[in-house]
Amino acid sequence: MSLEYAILVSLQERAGSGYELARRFDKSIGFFWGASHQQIYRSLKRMVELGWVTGDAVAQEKRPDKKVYRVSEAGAAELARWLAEPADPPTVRNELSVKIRGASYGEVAQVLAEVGRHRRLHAERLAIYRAIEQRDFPDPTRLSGQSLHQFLVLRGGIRTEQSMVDWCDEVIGALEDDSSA
Amino acid sequence: MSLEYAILVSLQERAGSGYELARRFDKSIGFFWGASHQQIYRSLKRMVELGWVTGDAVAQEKRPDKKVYRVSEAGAAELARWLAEPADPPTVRNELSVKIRGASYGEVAQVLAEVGRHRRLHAERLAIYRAIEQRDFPDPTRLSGQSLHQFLVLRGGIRTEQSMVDWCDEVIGALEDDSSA
DNA sequence: CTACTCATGTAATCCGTTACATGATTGT
DNA sequence: ACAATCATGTAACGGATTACATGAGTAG
Repeated sequence: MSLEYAILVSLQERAGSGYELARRFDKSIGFFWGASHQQIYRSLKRMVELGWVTGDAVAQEKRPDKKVYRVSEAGAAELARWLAEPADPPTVRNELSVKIRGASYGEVAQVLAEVGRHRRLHAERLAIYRAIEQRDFPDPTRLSGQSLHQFLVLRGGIRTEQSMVDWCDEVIGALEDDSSA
Repeated sequence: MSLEYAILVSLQERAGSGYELARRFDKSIGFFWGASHQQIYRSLKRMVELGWVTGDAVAQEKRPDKKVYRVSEAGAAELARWLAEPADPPTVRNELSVKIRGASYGEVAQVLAEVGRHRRLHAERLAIYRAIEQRDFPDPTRLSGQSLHQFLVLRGGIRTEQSMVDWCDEVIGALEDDSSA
């Protein structure tokens, strides 16, 4: 049910169409809440039924019409209510850890290669986050309100990716030592 | 589909009943792959149909009978095949981040309290991991094979929880400063 | 002419969560 | 007496993923 609330937050920041929301979930919001366009269209439909958002058709030149969604008063109230609710900590489900734990039942070298691949993926993502940090928040001490909140979420992403890179390095080092011994 | 493979790994380490597996998914394996007893029973049923495991009824004194599951040759082969496959990096879905990003559309103080609660939860989990580390792996330099793999997964948990605690502290500090300003 | 972006959806399937259900034994 | 632990499941629902589907405009 949280996708609806992620959409409410995004639409409060700026009204937009389903397509535009899908783009935002490919970056920005999507860095901490992933969602496909199919999910987004379905959720928007439900949210219109619930009266949380309104969708106005907007004609465009040389482009298909789009429906621009806006948060209603009821939607804003619902978002405020949800923000005050406790969130359950996410269930941990780390496939790579399952593979490492089970490595001795297959080819350790292949699991090791996979850890290397994940290291690269996390390092890439970390580089993206660091670039955003430098571009959008050059002086973090002066931040307040919404931009501070955005910055703090980005900081979470940076910490998570950095810790993944460090862990992959530890795993790679230990497995290499072990296989050469 | 990964639950089946997590079960295969756990059953390779030690054969056991559905109930025993459910206990293991409350700790140990469960620290990086959560699963309820309902899911486990359903998966075991499917895995018997696929021929990946065999279930033998074992009579017990003063306790209900149980079915002890063991990985078959076909199951072992399937596990080895899966271990060589690439794993897609987990989809990020962090509800707390959504709340922080949206904090200004509700009561910031309540979101702040929730971050504090999460900080405590992560600190508790970190303490559990550190205790396991000290108890089971007092001399990590000597580890090899399966016990090394277990240790490395535990290290991932420690790094993840530590980074969450640090992030919560950063968020709490920044939000407190911002509200007092 | 090919591929990509803009724009919106439906349908099938799979996976996870919640609730319901039973029944014996052990400890307080 | 009551709660907890051992032991095993079914059923309903909801959310996510994957595949399918359409159609116009724009850049190479």
